[in-house]
Amino acid sequence: MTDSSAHSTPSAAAAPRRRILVTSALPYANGAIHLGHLVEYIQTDIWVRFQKLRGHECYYVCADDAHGTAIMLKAEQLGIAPETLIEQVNAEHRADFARFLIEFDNYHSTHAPENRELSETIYRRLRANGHIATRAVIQPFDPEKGLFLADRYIKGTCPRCRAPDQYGDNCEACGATYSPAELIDPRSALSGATPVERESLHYFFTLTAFTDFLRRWTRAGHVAEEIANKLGEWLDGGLQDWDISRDAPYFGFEIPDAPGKFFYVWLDAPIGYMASFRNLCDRKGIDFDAFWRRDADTELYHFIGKDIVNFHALFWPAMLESAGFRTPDRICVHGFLTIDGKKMSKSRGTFVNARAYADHLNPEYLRYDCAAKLSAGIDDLDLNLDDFAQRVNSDLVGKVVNIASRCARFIGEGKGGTLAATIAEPELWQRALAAAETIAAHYEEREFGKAMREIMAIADAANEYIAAREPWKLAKQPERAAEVEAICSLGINLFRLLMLYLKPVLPATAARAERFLACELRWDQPIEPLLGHRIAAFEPLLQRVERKQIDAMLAASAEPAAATPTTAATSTLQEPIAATIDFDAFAKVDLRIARIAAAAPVEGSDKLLKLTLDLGSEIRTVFSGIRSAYRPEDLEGRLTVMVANLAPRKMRFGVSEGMVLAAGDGGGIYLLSPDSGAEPGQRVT
RNA sequence: GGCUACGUAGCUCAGCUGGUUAGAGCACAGCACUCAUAAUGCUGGGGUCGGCGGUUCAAGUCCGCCCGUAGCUACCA
Repeated sequence: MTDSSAHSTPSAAAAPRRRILVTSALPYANGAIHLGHLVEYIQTDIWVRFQKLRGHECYYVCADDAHGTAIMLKAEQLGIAPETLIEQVNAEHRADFARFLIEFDNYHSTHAPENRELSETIYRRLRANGHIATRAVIQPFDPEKGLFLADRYIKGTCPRCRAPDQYGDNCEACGATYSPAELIDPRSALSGATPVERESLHYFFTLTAFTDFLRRWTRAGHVAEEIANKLGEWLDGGLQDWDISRDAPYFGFEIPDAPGKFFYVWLDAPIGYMASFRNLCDRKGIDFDAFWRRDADTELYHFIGKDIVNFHALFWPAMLESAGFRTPDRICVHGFLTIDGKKMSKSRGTFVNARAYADHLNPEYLRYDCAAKLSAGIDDLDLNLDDFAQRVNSDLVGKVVNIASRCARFIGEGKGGTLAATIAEPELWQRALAAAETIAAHYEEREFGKAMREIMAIADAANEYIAAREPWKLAKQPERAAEVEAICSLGINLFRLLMLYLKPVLPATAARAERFLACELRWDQPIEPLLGHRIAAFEPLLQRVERKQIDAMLAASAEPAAATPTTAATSTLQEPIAATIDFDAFAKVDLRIARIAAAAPVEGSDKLLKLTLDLGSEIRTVFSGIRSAYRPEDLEGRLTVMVANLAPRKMRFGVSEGMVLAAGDGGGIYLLSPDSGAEPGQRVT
């Protein structure tokens, strides 16, 4: 068999070179990346790597979603500027993505000059087209914080079932939906103050004007049919104009010609896709307009979760249409991740951050497991941890890597050597080769699960072949050495094919395989078998998953806030005595006996209790981080000591007017108590 | 509450427009093999296709109801 063309694929990548821009949803810059996020980035990254491997011009951009009230409040809570917060988070996000081999061509931020410019440009075009309207809106306002309150920042008693402490939009106890105004005893979740109604001028994007456009657009193959049906419901129900402004103070971009008004975070978030790409174009000399002008012949794909379909399939195309840009070719929507069949939960230890996973397990395992489960549909996918370990061990180590491992030994005694000059079993090789186009089609359609099944079927066939030919037996007969070499060379060639097919999913393992095979795995040209080719010594390519690694990851995830660096370490070392002060310095601290009149957990905080302290002459509200050690009901009525002249401190949940005194070294918390007889308000000296 | 998906072997999932005894991988059992990271091969057990009723010559596949799960119910990020 010297005619190598008989062994190659007909035309692996004869298709014209496509130009593709791909995005994943922008992670919000107030928290860490977790496994739920990663499903999307892994899905997108695999698809992008596949396109690049096929020789297409493909760019993958993303960014942090860095604006909004939540970021502003979080920064305030941490006592840092929002700009500082989003820089820190950006660095963390980049590091997490890198560990999972998510290879962005650019990772930017929505808080960037490119995004400001594009947001303003788009806004001005919308306005010029008559698609911006203004009208007064009455909204709840927190007089203490000086902020308009979104529904989620208002809590109160449910008007239907009287459940206390419910959010302003719906009741978690009875499921009722209502407006914040209907709540009994509404409170600002930020300050505890009673919200007041206040009027303000808001800017709206006239989405209603795009109803017909969106009806056509959503049925033109840009989303899956099931998504189109869902969007159809909204369209039938009647669209409403979209409120795109927020009042100062707000962390974001100020709206042109509208002092004190800011773009709502969801307005500039999708524009962040463009901004990130703009930034890339400026650095690399890529033609931005070729990807965004209305008649562009390039392709645009957005990968998102099913929770944000309305923003991407209604608001976004309508904005782009009005502003004179192209609309996306496809919104690729995926479902949510569950772990062992349950939603990720912090208390159950099933809320796994990217970092916790990567500290204990190889990220490529997760990439493969996701690939094996992903389809083009929007079904949720479950990370069953036992199944995960079994699948990785059996498919990747037991089947695929095993082929190389068992064959390499017979090629130059495992120390590298030359492969046979012919293919021992052309039929088998052809069958594995012919699968290339099927597998490619599955990748293209985002049917990764089908692709993985197809690939593993080849691995099965390869192992069957080797088992049937028993090269280890033949090896005992020196005169049949050529036969052994031929069998194992085919095995190595099949392994090479498998690693090529898996390269988008397992880039790091593929790179190791390339060193072993001494050849680059390429899918942008006809695939030829390696004949008479010299390979390197075999090295283990992938280690098995052990259950104890999974358990360690879960244990690390289950550890509460202890994982934060501030409380870690040195807790057992006794703190040295502080520098000497004089009496006057001590006398400046006004310590008073206080009676804990009420104590309640602070919703949204793991550590804080809200204490209402009776000082005899006045009542103070103090937020204290003693929740881990005391139940609120056990505290009510007891006396303690507080710093009464400490400057009030604004916290996320309200203003804290002092501190209670407690001992603690990280292991426990011990609140101080006076001997009996002390009265609230008495000074402690 | 309304709406939308989903519910197939212990686990993860295939099953297109209804059509022979419902499939795969893993797990499990037995056998073989011992080249390979206790890997591989062969054989096998295992499912009333969530429940009930209906349409049909024929239903996992269509219709209705019920149960369960998830999501949506846009001015939440």
